[in-house]
Amino acid sequence: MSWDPVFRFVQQIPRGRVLTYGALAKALRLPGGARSAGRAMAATPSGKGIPWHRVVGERGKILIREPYASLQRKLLASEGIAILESRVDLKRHLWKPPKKSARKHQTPKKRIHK
DNA sequence: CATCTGACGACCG
DNA sequence: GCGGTCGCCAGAT
Repeated sequence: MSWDPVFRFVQQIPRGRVLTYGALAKALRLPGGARSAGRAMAATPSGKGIPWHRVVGERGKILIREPYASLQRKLLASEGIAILESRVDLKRHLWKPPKKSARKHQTPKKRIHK
């Protein structure tokens, strides 16, 4: 399984925003759902600038186990993302992907009349 | 080939 | 809100 599309997608999450595994799976239509998103993140190559820490569980919960959980909290905090009651404040930081953000160049679609 | 194991999430008690 | 079960599915044992 190639998780490349997932990595590219995650890479587009803006600084200071987060996404849930479920939303990620849904946006990319991953077979297997959220759990697939989780597997993809588990396979995240390090050193490629992929902001894996911006992916959290439903309702903002950090699901990865220690010692990475601490790192994730730290990284999130460094982006100004608040963590309340051990979970990210989704109300404030949830990112809503355009629909399919993995585009190389946006479709102009500037035709004003049809 | 049989089982177990998850960076999930919906459901239920 | 928390813990247990279940569906899901690719890898590891």
